[in-house]
Amino acid sequence: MPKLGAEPIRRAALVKATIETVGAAGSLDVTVAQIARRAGMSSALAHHYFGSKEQIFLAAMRSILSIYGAEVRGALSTARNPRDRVRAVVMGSFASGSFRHEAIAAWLNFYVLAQSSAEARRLLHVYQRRMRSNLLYGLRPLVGERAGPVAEGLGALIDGVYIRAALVSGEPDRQAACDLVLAHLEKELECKK
Amino acid sequence: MPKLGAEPIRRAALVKATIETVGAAGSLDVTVAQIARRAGMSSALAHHYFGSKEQIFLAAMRSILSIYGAEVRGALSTARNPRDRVRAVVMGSFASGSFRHEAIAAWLNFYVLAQSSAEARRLLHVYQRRMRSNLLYGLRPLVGERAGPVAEGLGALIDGVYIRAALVSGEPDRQAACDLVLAHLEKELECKK
DNA sequence: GCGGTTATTGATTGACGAGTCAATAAACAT
DNA sequence: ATGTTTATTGACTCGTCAATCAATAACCGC
Repeated sequence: MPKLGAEPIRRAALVKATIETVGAAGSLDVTVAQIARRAGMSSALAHHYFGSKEQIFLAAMRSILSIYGAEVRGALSTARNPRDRVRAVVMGSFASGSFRHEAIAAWLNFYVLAQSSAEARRLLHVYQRRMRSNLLYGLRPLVGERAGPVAEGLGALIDGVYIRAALVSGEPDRQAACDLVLAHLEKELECKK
Repeated sequence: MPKLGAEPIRRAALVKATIETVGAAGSLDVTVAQIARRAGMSSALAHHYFGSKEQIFLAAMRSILSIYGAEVRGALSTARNPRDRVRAVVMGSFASGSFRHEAIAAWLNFYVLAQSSAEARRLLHVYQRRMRSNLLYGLRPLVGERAGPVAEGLGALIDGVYIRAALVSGEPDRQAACDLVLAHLEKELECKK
């Protein structure tokens, strides 16, 4: 029963199923057949639309990065001063679309994939550059030339909180994670020595 | 030409080769044959001594954790006050035996493995508990009841710096990494509000 | 209602890789 | 010397899985 215009729906279903499957397995060692089954189609169709397993993963990764980007942008849009801008980047990073067990597990795995896939590495760099520049933009007026190192520390801390969240079963504590990073930020701003 | 007493040498060679191979590939997706070849033996022998691929990985992980533990212990042994104790834990984490490209890549992969292997998860928890208690022991006299959250932050920051180091090719900057975390520590101690 | 496009899958191929095994050989014990 | 234990490997088995393909079916413009 082929309905026309299925391509975008199928692609989206596969991306979703990929994130779910990788999240559930906690590993990229999942088969195309598993993903396709969860998306309600045959593995042949998955190959038809994406060509290869790697492309399926990369599409999933792009989706995660795009959701993350949208969330940070959303948080940023309401910020009216530098301090709120930096806080927005942090809070956006722990928003409900990104800071979920599935997405975190996928994130961790894509970090690993970036070690061997040039394309994955490129995507990860895009995200890191964007986060860095978002942070710097807000930090510069607040801490001047110390903005670089401070952004570095914030970025590393956020990444660290993420992977630690990957290890807990069930949904991670958004509030606690966010507070921890925001507290660090406060310290950096207070002690402006 | 079998020389007797080969077992410990072979096991050690396999552990070393595993860390090298995983580090080079940036992935656990390496074959037992690759590891065995690098260790200068047949894959059959690797299976003979370890039984399964997973056991080879776990032995490698235990080796990494044990080196890490020894380094932290070594750093701690020269600390004479709480502040130096905390600094020792941090500096031990970035000592040359652990904070190397290969070991970092392996670490990241074992983090992933811990999502699906109960044994790997157990080992990781051992390390995390030890680090936590090391930090708490030094922090309690310095920041009192805030020791818990502060240890949390330091731990996450160290983990974050580690995975970020995984993405750079070549050897990571030990000094910069260590300084970044120590600076965070100073802030936590200074602003003791 | 016919050629072309899109959707879809079951079956198949082909490769690869973990783990087993039988066979060989050196060392050791007695 | 002879049997036992340890070391070692090449060859093999057996699954698994990515990727392909031929076949089927629905829709579309004409």
